[in-house]
Amino acid sequence: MKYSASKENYLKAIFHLQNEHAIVTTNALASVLQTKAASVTDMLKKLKAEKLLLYERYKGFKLNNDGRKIAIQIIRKHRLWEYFLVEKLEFGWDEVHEMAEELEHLSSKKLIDRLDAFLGNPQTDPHGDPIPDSNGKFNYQKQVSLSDLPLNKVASVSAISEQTTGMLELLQHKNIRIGTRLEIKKKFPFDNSLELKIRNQPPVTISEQVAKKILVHDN
Amino acid sequence: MKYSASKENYLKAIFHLQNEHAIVTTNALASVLQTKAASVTDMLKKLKAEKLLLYERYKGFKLNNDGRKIAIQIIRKHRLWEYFLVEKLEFGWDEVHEMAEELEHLSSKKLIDRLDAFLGNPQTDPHGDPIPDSNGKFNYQKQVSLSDLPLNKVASVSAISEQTTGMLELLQHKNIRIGTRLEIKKKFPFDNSLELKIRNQPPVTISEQVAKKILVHDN
DNA sequence: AATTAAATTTAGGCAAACCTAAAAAGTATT
DNA sequence: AATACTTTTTAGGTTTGCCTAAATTTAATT
Ligand SMILES: [Mn+2]
Ligand SMILES: [Mn+2]
Ligand SMILES: [Mn+2]
Ligand SMILES: [Mn+2]
Repeated sequence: MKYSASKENYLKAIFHLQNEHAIVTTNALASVLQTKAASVTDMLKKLKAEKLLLYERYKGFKLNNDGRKIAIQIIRKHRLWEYFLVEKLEFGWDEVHEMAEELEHLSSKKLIDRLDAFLGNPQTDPHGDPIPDSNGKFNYQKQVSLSDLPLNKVASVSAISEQTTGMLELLQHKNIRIGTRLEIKKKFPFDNSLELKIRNQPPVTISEQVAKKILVHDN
Repeated sequence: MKYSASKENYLKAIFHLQNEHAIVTTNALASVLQTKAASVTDMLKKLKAEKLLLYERYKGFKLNNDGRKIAIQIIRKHRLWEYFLVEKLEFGWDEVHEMAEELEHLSSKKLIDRLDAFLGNPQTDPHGDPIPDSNGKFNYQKQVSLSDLPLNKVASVSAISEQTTGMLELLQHKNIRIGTRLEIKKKFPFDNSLELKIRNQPPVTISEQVAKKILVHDN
């Protein structure tokens, strides 16, 4: 089965929305897809007819198993291509989303599996989001905000929850990226700023605002 | 300017056709694009309206300068992606065309220029066809059939004019690929078979049929 | 419970890219 | 030059994915 880029975008958007609220609404979907509610209703009928979606008019909707499977494969493609763009073509993480939005619709399954191998089967994309394997399995790991990490406990950066160019610039300057292992050496109650230690580097200080946006897992 | 994948395919096909016959016909184009003449006429009107095509009804058509520029950029993308697929993802040259047919429609110019750099600015694709640079300049080199190469003259394989899986298999077995430097050591008039010498390898024999399909440039 | 407001769906249209069948133009043949 | 054949174009449809405006259903307020 091959689906249009438009349908794939709908499936992916529904998947993301229903991970937040078990039932998805027409307006919410229209808003993320930057389209109109009437267009969404049109597509919902088609997706239901293709048995990818559970949908009763006026009652909200969610993906069924088949729809979820397809959504996950698109997310896999999106994130692998983002990884490629950052790691191989040296783009910044703030530049890759739009390109991946196109690349995720390439139809060859073999291409994406080869790409995965070429990249060394990465587990997370440049934004720290997990990359599902070719069977659709995610490798979730519990994330904590850096501002909640206890003193002197080593953790590794798993994601940045605000992916703006400004944030990227700040983190690049302080040598913090996905995978960086660090620990908190001091907490200043006055402004909740933190002093961090990264292996082989002088200590760096970050503000509370920044610390809140850095997610880590402590393993 | 951003053009639909369909329009890009038309432009590219016209470009290739007009390199053979100065004027292109509706039926010829319909045939390479696997569509119907009526559909071609529809699109010709649109391309003319967008000032990419010189076209008078019933009189044939050809690309103008703008149309040619776009076609060349699509060919550049096609061939760079083919190179990527073969050199980095280890596909065979007989497997990559369909995938490149999709990849060539990605819209980011920056992506393709970064890809070009990542690949080391290759001059030819896996089929030996020249890759235009980002300004649209081709680096043509005169090609001769291996069956017309004189004895003991070193030449390098520049293209294979029959790109079937069978041919690929044969050439792989004999260690002949694009870029291979070789010379003819013996010609057997009986069946026009050739004995070739490749550096650091024992001599190999190929048939006339194969020799005719191997193109070389002698420099 | 009735009224009002918000969310959703339906009705009717439009553009892109196809199609088939019929008409028109150009080319060959007698 | 008239006729026949081939090529190309036009006419009229279809599907996909989108739109606006109007109707309908559901939810919130009085
Ligand atoms: Mn997309
Ligand atoms: Mn991402
Ligand atoms: Mn194509
Ligand atoms: Mn090629």
